[in-house]
Amino acid sequence: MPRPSEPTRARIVQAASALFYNEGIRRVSVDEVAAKAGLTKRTLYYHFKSKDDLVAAYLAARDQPNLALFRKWFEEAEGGVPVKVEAIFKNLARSARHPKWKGCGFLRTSAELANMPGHPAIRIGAAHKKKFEDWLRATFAEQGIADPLKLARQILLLLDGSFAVVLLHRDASYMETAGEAARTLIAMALKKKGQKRG
Amino acid sequence: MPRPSEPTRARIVQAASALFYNEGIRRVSVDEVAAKAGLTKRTLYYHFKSKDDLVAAYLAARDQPNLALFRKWFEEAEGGVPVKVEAIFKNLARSARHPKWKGCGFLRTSAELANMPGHPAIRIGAAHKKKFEDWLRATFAEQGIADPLKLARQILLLLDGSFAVVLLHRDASYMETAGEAARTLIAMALKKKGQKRG
DNA sequence: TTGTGTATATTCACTGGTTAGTATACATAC
DNA sequence: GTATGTATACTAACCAGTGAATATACACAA
Repeated sequence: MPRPSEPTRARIVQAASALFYNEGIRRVSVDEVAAKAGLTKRTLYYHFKSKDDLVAAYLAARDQPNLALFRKWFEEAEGGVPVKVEAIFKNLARSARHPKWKGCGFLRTSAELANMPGHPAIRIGAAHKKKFEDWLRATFAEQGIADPLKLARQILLLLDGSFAVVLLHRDASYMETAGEAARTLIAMALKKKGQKRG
Repeated sequence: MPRPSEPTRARIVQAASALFYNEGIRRVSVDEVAAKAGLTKRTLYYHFKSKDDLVAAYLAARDQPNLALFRKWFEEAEGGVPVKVEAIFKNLARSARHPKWKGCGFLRTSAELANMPGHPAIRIGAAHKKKFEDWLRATFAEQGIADPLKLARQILLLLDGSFAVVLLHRDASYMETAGEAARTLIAMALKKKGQKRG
């Protein structure tokens, strides 16, 4: 069952990814993506039925790698869960200091397409954040924290807040401030659990 | 010293405001703004030298009213500072449940124009958030909190995080979760101060 | 081995519509 | 009669998506 050639499709997504992330969705034309991928627009429209479809593919391709990176940062940090979560923020701050950094592609896309609530790209973004929230919730549940979902959401709020604020101010130190708040909230939830047991 | 007629200019900004907030900056054409304001594009270009100029005016017009609203929500809430700050989040959640709500205009604009770091609209957005941060910092300083700037930034991170997350998930309950986290962090900072004194 | 049919993959050239910004002229007020 | 303000009509570029033709690969029969 032969299907649309994978390497070509992947090259298109890669080109779209770089352009959409750096310039924004509506700023980038399909012609530009095709040119960057080294083929014609007509060929691109053979592999993707519309620009919206291409935008969705751009975010879908970022889903797993992004989550894997967060998990890696968490796992390779030494210490308890509060310190491990804070390590995610510290690593993110390091990334955000690179000049080409332009925030979170999922959030920026949802902000740009806010007038199209059912857009597939927004759904992919929402699913991505939900996966991260779920992973945090499971991690906190393992620690016996009383309301792991609430805590996971608070950490997510700090994380996405730091994406937004750092993009606006171009000051990555906000990410470290967010990490500190996250560590504090987690440590307090752990303490509370201890009090209930003892 | 006669200057460009104020009512006309204000009507243009009002039209631009509605369109840019609802549809996004790059999605809306100057023609649409002019039509909504009830005049021709050429007239609009008499009052604003470029579309970028118009975008900046759109955000500048939202600066003071937005800050005033937050202060009002803070002041009319009954209770201590933690509860008063949480009230801001609760009121915001109520706003966010309106179907026309589409997040924070400042953040969405900065996300859409992330490829133009020096854009005047982004500077206006950054200044707006800084003013809110300053107001929080002063409020916390009055309470004798040890590091009022850090706490102010953590609240700001939760606030802007909730703008981003609620826009993505269309679930305003995240704002109440953020408010709870804010209240917790402030209450803890107040307690810490008390411990140092006692 | 060679011919041939078929689905995959790619290109050129085009359409109909939109867009930011402008040249020019006309109106109105003081 | 000069500065302010408004409208008509235009440019030159851009943009999402398509029609029609073509090229490539591979299965299978002779």
